[in-house]
This record gives sequence, structure tokens and C-alpha cells, in this order.
Amino acid sequence: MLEFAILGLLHEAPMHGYELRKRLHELLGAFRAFSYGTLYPTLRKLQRGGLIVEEVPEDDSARWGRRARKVYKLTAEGKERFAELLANAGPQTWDDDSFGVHLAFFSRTPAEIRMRILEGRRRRVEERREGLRTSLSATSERIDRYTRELHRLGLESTEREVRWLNELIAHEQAEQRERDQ
Amino acid sequence: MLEFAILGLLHEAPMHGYELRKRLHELLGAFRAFSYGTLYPTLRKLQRGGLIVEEVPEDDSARWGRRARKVYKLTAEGKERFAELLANAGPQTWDDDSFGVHLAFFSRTPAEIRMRILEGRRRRVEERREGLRTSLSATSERIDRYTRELHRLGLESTEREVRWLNELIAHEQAEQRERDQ
DNA sequence: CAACCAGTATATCGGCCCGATACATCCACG
DNA sequence: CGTGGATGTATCGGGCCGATATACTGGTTG
Repeated sequence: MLEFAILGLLHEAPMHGYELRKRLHELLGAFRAFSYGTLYPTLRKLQRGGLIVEEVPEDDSARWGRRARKVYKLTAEGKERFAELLANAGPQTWDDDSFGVHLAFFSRTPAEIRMRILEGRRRRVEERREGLRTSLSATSERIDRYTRELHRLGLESTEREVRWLNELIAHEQAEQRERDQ
Repeated sequence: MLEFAILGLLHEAPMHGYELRKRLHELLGAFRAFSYGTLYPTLRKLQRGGLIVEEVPEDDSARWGRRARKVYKLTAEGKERFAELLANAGPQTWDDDSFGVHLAFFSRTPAEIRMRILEGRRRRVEERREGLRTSLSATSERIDRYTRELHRLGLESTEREVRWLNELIAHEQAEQRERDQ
């Protein structure tokens, strides 16, 4: 997930770790955090895999004290890998965590894949919604007042998300028609 | 988290692993999963710590083929530990994951701690809401249409949750007044 | 009645990610 | 001058997930 996010972000510009994290927070807002404890190891993993390279800034004034900031740049392999991850969008992509991150890079995502992700997510949320409806309609003494409230909140939020997804999908379809004619 | 959940569930009755997971799903519905890959190691950890004990069912008919189901029972230390975890409810408790699990055991939670959790959660969600409001009012070109939509969904859902929490809190206060007079 | 499959049940392993912690620098404010 | 807050890189222990393996039970179907 973070691997995908880093690769996506570095399409915008080369960045160092701290910057990547700030930008990610800006994009994801409430939906995902990603700590430095994950970020730096992942950066090294990507570097080892040749998907990103460390660029030492030539300009000495761009440096920061004696301690060098490590600026990472996407390689051709990195771009390929990002496209590949997008193309392989599947069930895990419909997960809460994953979906938000993918949406943040939608402007860089081919229209057909955008549609696949949106529809996959909708299916996933609809399933969850049905589960919650069933659980709420079943009058079981095994579920107390508080849990029922929790399920009610969950049901409302899945219903809301399905409506939101329907709007996004309709918008995509309108754009598709525009492209076609 | 799972440790807390297991301890809470075993207050109802002794259970084996598979049963614990089913019951947890029933309670948490959409909010949390917990896989067997976490469950069984956690069970062993709790057992090592003396918080639960393995009960071999004496009744042979309750057995299941030649393969024994391991039924776990809460010890006095386990009950203590659960109460202790509740008493220590703090900032991590306001997290998405944690809050849902805690709510599932609210009927077993002292009224003052229930209130602390509800109010802590509300603060947390309000903070997120403010962050999203700020991000949405700032007309930045660094945020594209899709990301803005994501933030809009997030804002709506935090607003909705705050209202939901306010209702729960009001209900708690009403009950409190009832107890007092 | 045998073959098959879905559900019940326990368990391990690799890997992602978080929170805590540590350490160092820069800059604005008092 | 010094102190706190933002910038910046890094490690470590531990929680949790998904994939995978193994095996028994009960019901359906050819």
C-alpha cells in the first residue's frame, strides 16, 4: 500500500521522506496515516529494488546542515511498477485503506481501471451494507443496545458511501460518453 | 485490542477459538475483522499469562471427532485484566478500531468509563472533522477533484458520527440523572 | 452408497504497518 | 542566548493480516 503511494507521489516530483509523508497526509486527510516507522524501511526496500534512486542535491545550499536530505526519484522501473500495480487492481483494492489511497491517484489512473475500482468498491460496500441490514433486522438478545447503535451508524455510513460512489460512477460514465462522441 | 476483545467475550461464556471469532464478527459487523492468524497466537499468549485456561470438555459427546476442541475459560486474573484495560481507557481508545471494540462491551463497562470513552471519541472525531473542513475550504490545486470528493465523504461521515455520539452522550446523561434522583 | 463440498476447527509463517524512541538540525521568539 | 516547535532520518518490538496447511463433520447429489 505504502509502496504504491510512494510510487504515485514521486510521479509529481522527486521528494525526501518527510515531504512524502506530509503530502500523503494532505491527500489522505482522515483516511490513512502511515508512520515513519513504515516509511523509511519501505523507501529502502524500493531503492534496493531499483524502483527509486537516491538523488544527492548538487546545490550545496539546498543541503541542510551537514546532514544530507535524501531526495528520491522515480526510475523507469518504478513507473512501470506503478502502472502494473494499477493494472492488477483486484479485491484487496476494494478495502477501506486501499481504496482511499487509490482514489488519491485517480487522475493518474486510466479511465477503465478507475471504473473497475469504483465498481469493485461499490460491490464491497453493498455487501457490508447487506450484512448490517440483516444484523439489524434480526432481533437477537445477543446484541445489546450499544452494539445495535454501532451497526446503525455503520449502516448509515455504508448507505451514504454507496450513494457517493453512484455519483462518481455516473460522472465517469458521462465523461466516457463525451470522449466517445 | 484482540486481547481485550477475547477477555470481554469470555465473560459471556467459555468458548473455543472458532466460536470467539464468529461472535466477534457478529458484534463488530463491519468495523473489524481479526483473522485466525492473530486469534490463535493471542489465545496462547493469554493462556501463558494465566488470563485464560484451557478447559477439556469432560462430556465425550461434546467432543468433536478425535480432534479435541479447546474451550477457553476466563480466570480471576483475566477478569482483573479486563477491568484494568477498561480503567486505562486513553487516547488509543479513541481510535476507529479500538472504539468499535470497546463499544461492543459497553454493557460491561462502568458508566463513568463509558462517558470518558464517548467524550474522548467525540474530541477525536471533531479534530478530524476540523482538519477536513480546513482542507476543503483551502482551494489548492495540489488537491484534485477525486481527492476533494474523498475529503467531502470524510467530512460528511465525521459530522454524522459527531451527531451520533451526541445522542449517545445525551442518553448516558439522562440515565445518570435517573440514577442520581 | 459413495463422492463431494461447505462448514467447523486449529495452527504457522512472511510481511505490512504502527507507536515509541532516539538523535540531529534549523529558525523564530522572547 | 536558549528554548521550543517544525524539520529530518532511522530502528525496534509487537500487532495484525492473508495465504496456506491440515483434518473432521454433515448434508446433497449423482
